[in-house]
Amino acid sequence: MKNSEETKESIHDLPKAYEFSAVEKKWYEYWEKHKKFQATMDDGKPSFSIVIPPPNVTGVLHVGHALNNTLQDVLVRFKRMQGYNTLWLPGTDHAGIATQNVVERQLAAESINRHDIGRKKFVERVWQWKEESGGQIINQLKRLGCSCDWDRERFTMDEGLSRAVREVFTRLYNEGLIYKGDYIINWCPRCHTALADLEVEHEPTDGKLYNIRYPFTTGDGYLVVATTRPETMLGDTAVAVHPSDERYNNLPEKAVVLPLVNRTIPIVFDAHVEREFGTGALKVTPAHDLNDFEISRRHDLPALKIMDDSGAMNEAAGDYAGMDRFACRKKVVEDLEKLGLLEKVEEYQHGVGHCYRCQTVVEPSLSKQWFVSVKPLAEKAIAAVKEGQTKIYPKTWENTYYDWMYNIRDWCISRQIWWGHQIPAWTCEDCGELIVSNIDPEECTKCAGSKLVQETDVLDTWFSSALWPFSTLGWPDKTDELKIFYPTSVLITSFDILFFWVARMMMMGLHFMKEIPFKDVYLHALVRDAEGRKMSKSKGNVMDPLLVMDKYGTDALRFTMIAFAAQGRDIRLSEDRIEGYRHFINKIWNAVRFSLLHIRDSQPYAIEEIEPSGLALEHQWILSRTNRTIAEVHRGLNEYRFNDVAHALYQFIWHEFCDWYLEWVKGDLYGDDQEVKNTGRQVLFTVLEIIIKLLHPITPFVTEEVWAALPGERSSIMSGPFPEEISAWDNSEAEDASALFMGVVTGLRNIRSETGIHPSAKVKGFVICPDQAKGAVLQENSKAILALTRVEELQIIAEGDRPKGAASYIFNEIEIFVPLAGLVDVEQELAKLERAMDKVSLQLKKVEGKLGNSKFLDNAPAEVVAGEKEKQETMSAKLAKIEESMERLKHL
RNA sequence: GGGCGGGUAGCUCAGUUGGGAGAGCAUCGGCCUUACAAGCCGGGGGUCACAGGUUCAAGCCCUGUUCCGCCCACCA
Repeated sequence: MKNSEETKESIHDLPKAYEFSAVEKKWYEYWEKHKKFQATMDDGKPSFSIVIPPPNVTGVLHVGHALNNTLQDVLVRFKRMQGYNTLWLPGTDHAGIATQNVVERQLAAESINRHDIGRKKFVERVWQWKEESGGQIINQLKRLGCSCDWDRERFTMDEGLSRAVREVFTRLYNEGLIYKGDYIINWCPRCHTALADLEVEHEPTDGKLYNIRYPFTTGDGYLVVATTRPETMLGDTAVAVHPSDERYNNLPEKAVVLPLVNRTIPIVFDAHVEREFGTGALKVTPAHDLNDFEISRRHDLPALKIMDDSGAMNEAAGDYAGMDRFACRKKVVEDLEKLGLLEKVEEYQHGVGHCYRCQTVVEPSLSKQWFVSVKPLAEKAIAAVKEGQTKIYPKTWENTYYDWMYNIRDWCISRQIWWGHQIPAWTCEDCGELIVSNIDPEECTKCAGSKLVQETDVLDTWFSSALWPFSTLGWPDKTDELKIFYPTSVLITSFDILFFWVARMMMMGLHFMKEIPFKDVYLHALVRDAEGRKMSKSKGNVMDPLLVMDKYGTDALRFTMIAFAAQGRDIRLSEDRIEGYRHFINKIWNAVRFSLLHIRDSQPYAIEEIEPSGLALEHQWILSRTNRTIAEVHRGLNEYRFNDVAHALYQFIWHEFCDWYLEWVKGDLYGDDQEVKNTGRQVLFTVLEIIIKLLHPITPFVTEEVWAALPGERSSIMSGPFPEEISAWDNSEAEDASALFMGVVTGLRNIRSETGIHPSAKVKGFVICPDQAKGAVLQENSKAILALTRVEELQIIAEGDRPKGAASYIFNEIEIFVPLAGLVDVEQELAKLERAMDKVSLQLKKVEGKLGNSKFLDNAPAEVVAGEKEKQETMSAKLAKIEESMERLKHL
């Protein structure tokens, strides 16, 4: 952007504290207006693409979204600045059941239900709701700073995606990979729909195990079966025992009478029965239990459905018809007891399936549904990860992925709701032919009849999500978008939808694109509350990211998220952590404010102009540290080690750049030497620009704001380039010399602090440094030492008499003194030295132990041995100095 | 029943091929030193869950124990 004079004027009076609110609004509007997020169709540049995990259209931004999208935005901004043709494709998911529930609640408020208005009107209502109130999360993502290409926003029910869904359905059907069949599925009596296995949550529940007597037809004797759901006995069509169970070798007869309904049912022998459980006799209810259903198929048993879609008993339940399933359970137990057929009731804890959308207890139920045979698709999805075409981070999730893929079962994709992609299958009323087609057929393909009735079921929402990486890029057309951006670079999502979404995208992508949908998958952790509990509305422990952004600013929230995003570990988030990082944002702000005082009249410098070799130590040091930070940021981002990036930046900016460099360089900037001053400005300016750029992906708002405040014509920081490593800046010698310098400064400060010398009191420093070269370094930087310690005068000698009556500090072989004119507290000094001595002698003992061990000398690598020897020397020197000091003190 | 992750400072957590235990916050002491009190300077604080083993050397590798959390699974 053009840096107008007006902007510059305001910079001169930057407020003391960073005021994020107006800044965030201003810059987001600017970015959007200038299309800074737009991907181009330029395939000459390397591309980088991410498809957003589409939030539910009913969704409201929660901290999980905040984490997920911050991670994506960091990578996207990083790659964009690096010059990639970057696409972050946004959108929302129609979220079948969830959205339907929302609108049904609306209707309920008007005392009507969806059946009152019919399917067509209902779906219209949902669309209307979507247009009016849906997708508010999109604006919330914008608040978060997400740099999505909003012109490409998609919705899983929009025209293009619906076309992709039909195409996929039709092709899979024609390939024999989609079929319709009678099978036990999970039925939610509240949502009135089938659910996939994955959509059922098993929760340990305290229940009862009822032992029920099933009399033999003769009336003489009985079998005892155990069940947790006695009401299902009304649908029993057999009792099963294990074929080699000796207890049942010599049964008087092969049938029993089902109590209450007095139906004679056979006893069958099936190896599935667990002999150790209960009495080893299993009641078989084919229509309401998966295992029983399978047994029934093996023994050709009939299936009897005894419940309706709402979980109430149907006519087949005889006298119990019309009762709710749980009321029926009670009644059945009572009646059995009256008949003396209830042998015993035990407390029993077992897993009970609940609907993942409404928590209603799910009923296994025999039903005609549509399924995908996923096994053949899974094979390719397994191979792609095995071969490393797609890499999963953290790697430990690969096992979970394989495990699920290997044991995958057919996917029930039909849902008996109204909101979603209606299954593109029609039945001819004339001849009964089933027609599956990607376009609405006009007549029967078999009899040319025109009375075609479409399936009423819709598809599982995850069916359309599974196509997301290619449907959003224009598939089934052969688009340039697909050519440029598919496969996408990385998928960033939470581990809890690894099966729901990631696995299915892998299968669909490989099947239809013949190529993986993404090269990397980064699975991040869950955000929990400060006590480690999952955040949920019912617990009342949810943190609203929007309120957090209002209070602390978006950048603070983002930085916090990144700082805690360690691989493979959940994040415990609390407000004070975010507050802590707000301080960091403010620190950046003030570092820039200070720098601007000195560089605002300067011309910008090209980084290449910096030639470190002739520069003063502070510059060589900060350039070296800067370069190491650049390297660390690159490494962290490329390896998805986000927390490393945040910590490297935090450490470097606060403790190296601000605490040391800015204080150190003040001597140059406030001095009279014009050349020194200019060099100081140049290096300061250069490093500052790099810091702001390195931070930009994580904290986009504050960085754009201060970037614009820097002198010179400059476009948005988003345009990059991102800092690349400059190895010529690496300088271990300068880092060593700085460590020496800092050690002496710390020593002098320590003395002042420990002896209670007031900061403004004038004192002299005295340093004995036996090593000539080190002494020279200290001498060269003595002015800075004075400035940083507020010591008035500093004497550095190689050898000589120690001052009498001085407080001391020993830093390796260097002795530091502050003469106290007889005011030295001998006791206190001795105590301090003793503490130091304890520490050093302990370390020395360890080192000497190693060096005295011939096995260590023989086996350890030479550089390790050399390192230990060097340590030994420094430590013994230090120890000797400490002992001497103590002696002197005692004789004072 | 399988599988995975975790136990490191008061709290929350880093610690990437084994080689002198770290950060943030909190705490204690001193400072309004002209970028920042949302700040500066200094200090204290850990048998790295427990027990064995491998190794010259273990927070890190191996075995076992224990506690916590999560995921998967068709013993009713």
